[in-house]
Amino acid sequence: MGTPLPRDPIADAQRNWERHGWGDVAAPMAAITAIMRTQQILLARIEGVLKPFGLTFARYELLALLSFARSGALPMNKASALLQVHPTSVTNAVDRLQDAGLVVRSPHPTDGRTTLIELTAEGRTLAKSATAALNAEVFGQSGFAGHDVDQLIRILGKFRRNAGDFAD
Amino acid sequence: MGTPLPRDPIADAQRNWERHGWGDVAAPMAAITAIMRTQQILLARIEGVLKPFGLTFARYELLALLSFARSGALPMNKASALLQVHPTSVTNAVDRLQDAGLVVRSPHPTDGRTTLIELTAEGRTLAKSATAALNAEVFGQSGFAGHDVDQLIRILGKFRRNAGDFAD
DNA sequence: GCAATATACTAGGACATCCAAGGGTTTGGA
DNA sequence: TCCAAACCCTTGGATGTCCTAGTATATTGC
Repeated sequence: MGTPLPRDPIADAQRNWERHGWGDVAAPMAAITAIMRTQQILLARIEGVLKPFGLTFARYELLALLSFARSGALPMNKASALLQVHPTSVTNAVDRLQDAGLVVRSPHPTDGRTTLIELTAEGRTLAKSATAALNAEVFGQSGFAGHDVDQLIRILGKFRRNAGDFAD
Repeated sequence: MGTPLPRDPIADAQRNWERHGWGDVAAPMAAITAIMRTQQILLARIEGVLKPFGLTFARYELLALLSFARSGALPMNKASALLQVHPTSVTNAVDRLQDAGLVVRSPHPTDGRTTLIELTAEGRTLAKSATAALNAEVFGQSGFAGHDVDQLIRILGKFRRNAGDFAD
């Protein structure tokens, strides 16, 4: 994890694939492996920025989502669907955010099954600060050229639609 | 996680960013979020294919790496560096692969600090089968157009080099 | 109106990742 | 030569994710 490798390990893997007669799938394999690794790098950067705020990426995402909801409150299942994570992951995140005083659970006015997650004043403030930090230190210095950003949004958007993420 | 959303949640987030006056970083934010989500989708597909083999992605990666080493053996720290994961993750993976009889630990002949991980015959066989399945069911049907695969390899390769993954 | 089905959240377990700390081994400078 | 620093792996703790129930509440159908 420390020092740079002398050569690109993913390019090496691609060569290994070709050498074993899997040349027809070597390129997609390399692209997919590169996505996995890139996600790892980006996640580490994001978590590094959020650490001083006492937030992880999962908790930040939930906080940010709530801060964009007009009422500052969302049902658990709605949050789970929008964040595209398992409901139990939302339960876990809410537990910890609630312990930190950033959100509160409240009963749904008409449906006794659902629980609303609501941002506290501190939660709203912290979300603002954390977003400003992420904008300045990660998104503003992403390391992607402007044109490449457009390509990524286009390619990955197409992929996500085909994967059934959204109808649009 | 189940039904497709009516609209792309990442495009919505990008609009939210622009609406709040962060238009200058909205696009990189969307690209990065898309990478996170794409990784999630791909990982789920991969784990689904590997499940019948009793493997997770982390264990498969280690198995595949060993199968490409001429001797079928690698030091732990070498594996950690090449897979770009924390040493404790390798310890964890080796523990489970060893329990499954797919690898064995052996002492390094000259360096008493180092432990070698060695593929067993079953490990080598399973690695071959699992790779064939991944090639057929994931890499061979990635959902990326040929030209987009090239773009991804180029863009993400540049990113990873800038991030200090390799010198090349 | 009541039972059957569907929905929403929570509890417990498995797995992976990281960090911090510890114990054994090797290396290199005093 | 010898001891401190560097290196390698493992253990223990925290977090996150998913899956499989399990409990409670709503909705639907007869």
